[in-house]
This record gives sequence, C-alpha cells and structure tokens, in this order.
Amino acid sequence: MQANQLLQASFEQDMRSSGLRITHVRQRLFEVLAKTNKPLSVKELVEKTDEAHFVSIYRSIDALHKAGIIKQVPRGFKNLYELSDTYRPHHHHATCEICGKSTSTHDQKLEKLMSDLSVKAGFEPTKHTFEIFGVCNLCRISRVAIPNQNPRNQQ
Amino acid sequence: MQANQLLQASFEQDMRSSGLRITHVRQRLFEVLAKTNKPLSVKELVEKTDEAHFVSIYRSIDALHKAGIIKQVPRGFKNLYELSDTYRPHHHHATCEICGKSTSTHDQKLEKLMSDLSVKAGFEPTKHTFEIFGVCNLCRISRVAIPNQNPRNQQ
DNA sequence: ATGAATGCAAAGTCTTTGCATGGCG
DNA sequence: CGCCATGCAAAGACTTTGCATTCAT
Repeated sequence: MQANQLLQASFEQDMRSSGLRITHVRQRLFEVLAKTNKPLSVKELVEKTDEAHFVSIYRSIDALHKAGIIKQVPRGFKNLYELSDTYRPHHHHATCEICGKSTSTHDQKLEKLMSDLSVKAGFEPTKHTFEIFGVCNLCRISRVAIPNQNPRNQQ
Repeated sequence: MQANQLLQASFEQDMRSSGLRITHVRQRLFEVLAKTNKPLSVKELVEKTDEAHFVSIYRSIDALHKAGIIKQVPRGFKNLYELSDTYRPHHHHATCEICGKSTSTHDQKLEKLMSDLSVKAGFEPTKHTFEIFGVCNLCRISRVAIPNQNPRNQQ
C-alpha cells in the first residue's frame, strides 16, 4: 500500500498545480484507475464508480486528461483510459483479437527509434500511441479446430 | 493514371473474392480514398461522396473494412480510414497537435522490432497501430510568441 | 463565502437497425 | 430473376450543455 500512497500524493500535487479541486468523484476515478491494471472504457469507469453520475465521470475524465494525469488508449472504435506515464511506467499493449485479453510491453529500443523517427519527420515529439493486435497462444490453439474463423471480422 | 487502374483492378478482385458486389457507392468510396493521400473521417467520406446516403457509407465502410480493403487509423477521439497496405505501402503517421497536419513515415527496423515484440509477448501479430503526435517545425516557431499555449489541451 | 464541481434534464451528435425499393451479377 | 445493397425513417448509443445545488478551499 506504500506504492499507492505515493501515487496518491503525486495525484494531489498534480491536481493542485493544475488548479483542480480534489473531489470525491475525481478521487474515486483515480482510485479505480490505480487499482486496475488495464485501460478502461468510459462505460467501465462509470460502472466502477457507481455512486457518481455519468456526466461527472465524463467531466472528470476530461479534467484529469487535460491535467496529464490520465491518458487515452485507442482500442477499436473506442478510447480507453489509464493512468499516464507519471504514475505507471511507460508501456504499450498487445491485445488478442479473439479473446480481447491484453498484456503490457515495453522496449527501450522501440521508444528511441520512435523518437528518432519523429525528429526525422520534423516533429518535436510529444506523445505516441502504439498498439499491437494479434492472436494469443491460447486462441491460436483453439482456432486450429475452427479454421473458418477470420480475425478480420473481430474487433 | 496507370497506377490508379492497377488499384482499381485489385479492388475489383478483392471485392469478388470477398463475395461483395461492386456498386456505385462502394466504387465511389474507394475512389475518394484512392485519390486522397491522408486518412479521412466518416464525416469527410460522407461529404466527398455526396450522392450517397450516409447510412450506405457506414455500411460500405464496414464491408470494405471487413474485406481488408480499408483500415482504421485511430486519431484523437475518432477513427479515420484509408486504403489498406495492399493498396498503399505500409506506413504510419506523424501528426502535429497544433495545426493537425500529418505526414507519413515508414521504417523497416521499427516494423521488425514491433513484430519481435509481439512474438515475445506470445502473440501471432496480425496488425498494429502506431501514431506519432508532436509539434511541427512551423508551429514550434510560432509558439515561441505564445508561450502559454499548452499542447495537452489540443486534440 | 465563493466559485468550482456535481447532478439532473435535455439536447446534440454519431451510429445502427428494419424494411421497402433498386440494381448488380 | 434473385438476392445483395441502398435509401429512408426511426431508434439507439454515446457525449455534451445549461442550470440549480452542493461542496472544497
């Protein structure tokens, strides 16, 4: 729980320096994101912070996003949200197109290459999104039995 | 126009092998995407194919997407669409957070690294998204005069 | 106390569905 | 000609806005 307390302190400081008030809804939102290890949709966030009105969740997401406390993760047709790199080590996701399970990845060489590419393209890099989609070991095995299944039709 | 005719032939073949009919709407949609060099939103696609009903555009996007003829490009809160790698060399985008202009990039090392990462994570890679955001040279210069502007608030 | 955040109602935007008609193969 | 694709109307899903009330500072 030490780690969580550090996150908490950092959260409060970030809120203050952005001129945002530390309210029950925002605290709860942060809490939910801190205790989950995967990016969540607006819907999931609303469900997990059930005492708060969905409009407040939208507004809080917006506030925390602008304050750089949370970040968007594009996934399919939706954006998911998770704590920003200040709170969690920078990482990306590999997601199975069949079962939806996702795991985190990180590679320093990739990050370096990415940043070099930005500069080469004439950009001062601010952020990037990088999502891997594929078929996980488990699903690959079960798909052998169902050869007709086409991953393209999944999302 | 030779190149476009090749694309066209390839389009018709892909449609047939997916059991899809080559209709006016779908042809027009493909045409619009083939002649534009940047990913387009549903809204833009509807505008540029003005004779077609927006519902048909939605359905055609869906059909061409499932057939692997077009692909999604996550950008901010929306998905944009462009021709798939079969029709255009595989690439990614670097987008300016201030002015919105985007340029294409490609790097073989990056692709290799990406695929290795997938495999290491236990995934048979099918696709990936990779988007760079930053501030382009022009906008960086003009922002010197407006130091208060915060790229975080842009989207 | 006072202004920002919340909750509620309602509007707005985007996307999907059902069904009759039209057009591709 | 038969069936898939389209257009239209309407519903559905998701997100935003306005305003009175509540609550953090």
